[in-house]
Amino acid sequence: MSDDTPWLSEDELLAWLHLVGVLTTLPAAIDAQLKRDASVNFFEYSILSVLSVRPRRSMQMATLAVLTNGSQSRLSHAVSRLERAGWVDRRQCPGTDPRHVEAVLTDAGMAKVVEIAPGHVREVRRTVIDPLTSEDVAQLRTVCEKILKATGPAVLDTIDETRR
Amino acid sequence: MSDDTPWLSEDELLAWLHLVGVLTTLPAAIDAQLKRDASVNFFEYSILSVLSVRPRRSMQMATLAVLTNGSQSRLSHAVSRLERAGWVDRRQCPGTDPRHVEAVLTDAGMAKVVEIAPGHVREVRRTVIDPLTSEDVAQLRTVCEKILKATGPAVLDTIDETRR
DNA sequence: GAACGGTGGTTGAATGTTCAACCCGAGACT
DNA sequence: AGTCTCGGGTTGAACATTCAACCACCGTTC
Repeated sequence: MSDDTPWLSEDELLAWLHLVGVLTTLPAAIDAQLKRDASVNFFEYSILSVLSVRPRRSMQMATLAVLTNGSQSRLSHAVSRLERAGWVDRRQCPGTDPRHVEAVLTDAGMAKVVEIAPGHVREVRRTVIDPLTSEDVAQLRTVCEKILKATGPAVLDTIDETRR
Repeated sequence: MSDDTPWLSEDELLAWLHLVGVLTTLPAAIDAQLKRDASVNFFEYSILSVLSVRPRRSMQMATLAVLTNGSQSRLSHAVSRLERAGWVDRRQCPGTDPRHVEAVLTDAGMAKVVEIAPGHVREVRRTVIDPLTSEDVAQLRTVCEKILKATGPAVLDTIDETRR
């Protein structure tokens, strides 16, 4: 690999620095709201949220892992915590290999989601939607799409998969 | 607090999902490159990088903490690791309170930065600069600025502080 | 001078994530 | 049959971050 990589221009550097700022403060803000009001982090919330809109409120671990952008190990640990809290159960995937496991949202878990979703949406609005114009929102989406093509193309598939 | 918070529109949701994708995959990509090629994470790299462009290659802990978007505790732990690796030293801030401590980059630390910076820049280019047009880059900056005003206004000050 | 609050800084325990190893069971191939 | 590999899933240790407590020292106030 030849080392002809040029340093960033002034504009590029500025954009990068601002992006780094968002990368550090935005997840912190989202997590803080959830932790304060609901004692869960964003990853755990994602799990509950994804399960809540599923037909049987359940999903196989492996697919749930990619849907929430997490590793299997991370998911396994997180589900253990949610299980201990009584919000999800593990059960064997019906009609498949005995090794396939699915996580299923309990009634208490569903109630939890219903309870905390509005506060979360409010925080998302406050931090990213409200400060932006609708053109900004559209631009943000396309910019993120382009970045995702370089960092995690698989995420793009999962997004319009859930939207379908 | 009245619960009149509306759910996100289709466009807003799409933008948010894509942003979440970036929020999870981009730091992972940046960290992975640094970890693989240099055995440091992005936060540690930021410390080395900030120190390397300072007049005496040194900076007081408290100000270094805000410059790197981290808590004092996080910084203290990280500096301990970098110290153990021989890349930075702690020493008492000359000419001030005895409690003021400054971190100073060693020669080995400076050599390390020079060695690993190109690879890092290459990764930043690959993941965010190259996929975007120059208009995208400009737009990205302003969008991030608006978001930062809601999540961490202090970060905005520190950015144009370092650019001055 | 003694008590006070505030700031800079560190420490250790608790929490969450990563990493590598591991288990189990289903095919596939001999 | 037996062995092989592979994928889903879990586990525990290592690591990084957070959180709360703590120390040290300055400046103030009484």
